[in-house]
Amino acid sequence: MKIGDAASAAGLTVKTLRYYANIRLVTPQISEETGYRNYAETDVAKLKFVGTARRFNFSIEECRELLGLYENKNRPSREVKKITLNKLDDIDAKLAELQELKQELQTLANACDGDDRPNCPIIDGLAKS
Amino acid sequence: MKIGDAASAAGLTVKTLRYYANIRLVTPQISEETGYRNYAETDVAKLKFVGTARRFNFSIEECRELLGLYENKNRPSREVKKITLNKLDDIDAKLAELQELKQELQTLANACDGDDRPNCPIIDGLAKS
DNA sequence: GGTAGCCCTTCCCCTAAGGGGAGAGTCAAT
DNA sequence: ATTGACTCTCCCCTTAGGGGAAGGGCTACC
Repeated sequence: MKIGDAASAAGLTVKTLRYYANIRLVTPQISEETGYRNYAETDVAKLKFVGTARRFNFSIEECRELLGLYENKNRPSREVKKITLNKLDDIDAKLAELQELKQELQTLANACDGDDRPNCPIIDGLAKS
Repeated sequence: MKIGDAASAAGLTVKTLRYYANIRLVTPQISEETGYRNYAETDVAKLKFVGTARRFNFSIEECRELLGLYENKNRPSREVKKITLNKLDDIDAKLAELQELKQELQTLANACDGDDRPNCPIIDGLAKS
């Protein structure tokens, strides 16, 4: 399968597939004569796997690790779960940070009339040292 | 005030101040003889303002806009509030995305025993096309 | 047989917001 | 005069690809 078809099948872009090939994440065969990348069905499956993992906010390096576990039929599920729980911790940390941010920003916004007058508690809040 | 002192006073790094000077966000005077940047008190106030805005997740370009409003004593507070409400929308969108992500990932993690055996619903979930 | 229109390749620059470090100049104190 | 701390500019690095140029290949159609 050529790169365009593989990209469509995996729901990714051609650029992304080339990038993954360059960083040796998903490595198709290369045609000797044309230099075209040739994607097997197993490659497409890996691409879909990586695509899903990326959508779950896993980094490329985490995807590389997960892909290793995906291919290793003897992996202990403990390892997969550990990576997943770490990612959940990341998400929780981000959520907490954003929620606090929202809270403070909301307080500032609520105090601001948002009319034609220059008096602005938001500016004052940002300027307050 | 030299850059190191200004950075300490503003709670930012020297690198950051140089960067802000380069992109003309906060522009100190430049000494003719030495080429050293010279930060006035008003510059330090702007740096603190930007630092706070950055901590509120405002982008550099949004900071540039807010700084313009900060310096314009005739601004309508409406403009400031608009930017702030947009940022709140951004934060809400991010929160919703992360919460959904967390939900799905949590479901996968809960289904995984996380022991020595290879059976792993997380891997299966990521591989499921 | 030519050619038009896609598809493929590599190569290079771009993103946001700086961080790290090299090499060279400057300042204050000893 | 020298040492150490500070400053300067310049360049490469980060994530995960996107945009586009220049060049080669494939099939369809005339």
